[in-house]
Amino acid sequence: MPTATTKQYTIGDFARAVGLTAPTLRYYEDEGLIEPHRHRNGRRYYEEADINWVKFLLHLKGTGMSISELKQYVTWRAQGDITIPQRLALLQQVKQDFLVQYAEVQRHLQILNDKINWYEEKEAGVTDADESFAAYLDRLGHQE
Amino acid sequence: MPTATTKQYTIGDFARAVGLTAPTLRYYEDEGLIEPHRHRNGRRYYEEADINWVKFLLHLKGTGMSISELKQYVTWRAQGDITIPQRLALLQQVKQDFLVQYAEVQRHLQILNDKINWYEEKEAGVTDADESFAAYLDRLGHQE
DNA sequence: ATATAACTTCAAGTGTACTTTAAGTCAACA
DNA sequence: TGTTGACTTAAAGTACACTTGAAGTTATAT
Repeated sequence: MPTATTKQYTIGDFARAVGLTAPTLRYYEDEGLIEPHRHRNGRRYYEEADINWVKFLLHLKGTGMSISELKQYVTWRAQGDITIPQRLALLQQVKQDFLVQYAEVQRHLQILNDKINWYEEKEAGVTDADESFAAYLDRLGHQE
Repeated sequence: MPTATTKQYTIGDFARAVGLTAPTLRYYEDEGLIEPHRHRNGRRYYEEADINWVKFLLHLKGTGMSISELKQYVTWRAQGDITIPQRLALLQQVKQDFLVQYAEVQRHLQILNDKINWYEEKEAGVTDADESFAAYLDRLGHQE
């Protein structure tokens, strides 16, 4: 009965699988975010489970966590379930910060949309050609 | 009949008004994004209208535009209405890119939320203590 | 057998967006 | 009148997240 064998990825193949470059993976490793396995000859290899881990890290990164915050998270994780409260508190803080940014970004998008519409209406002659953008925002009730 | 006089801001007061620092305003000026007025003695002053302009720039910046894209926009603006099509195309492209990022960021938030909930349920003993995060995501139908 | 492609480490370089420093000028208040 | 704080320019420095280069080793395909 053969041991269930997991697919082993070279750094190049793994990089393709997670959408990063090999140098970036080495950089993340230097920063303590990943710890790949090694062949006897010194070459790295990665397994299926490492893909989920990196993708999860990229999700956290995408919510605004810096490399050093990720490092803190990873350090706590390595210390076991005892650090779950710390990890939870960190992620809750990240979420709070994220939501603040998220709200701001929605206002940015609204102004961008308004400006695009203003230009489009100006081009189409729908809006009074001389109505300023400020007056236009005012008319829409989109202050600031 | 006196000329309507507009409030004049020093760079420091203006910085406070728009939420930037004086050095950042000088930097933006170097980059061609702002063109403040000058007193005879060489000191800059800004007016009410400049506040709207900077705030608008910050909205665009907040949608992902780089300084150099803003510079291109500003350059076109200075050339008059003839460049409205270019400006419109640029902003539409910015919007497209923004919407792609926005969708990605929503997935990141979902995973962050899921992880927070997973930890909370684990701490509260609601979830089977041994259910992996991957299995948890699976159960919720939140793939990847 | 040999070429070439991918891997290794370590250090230096890059891009973006500021921030800080240095050296000096000017304005406002006690 | 002096001192404090804000202004001026130009250049150098910083933080972050990679990216690139150099010099060498190993694996794979012909």
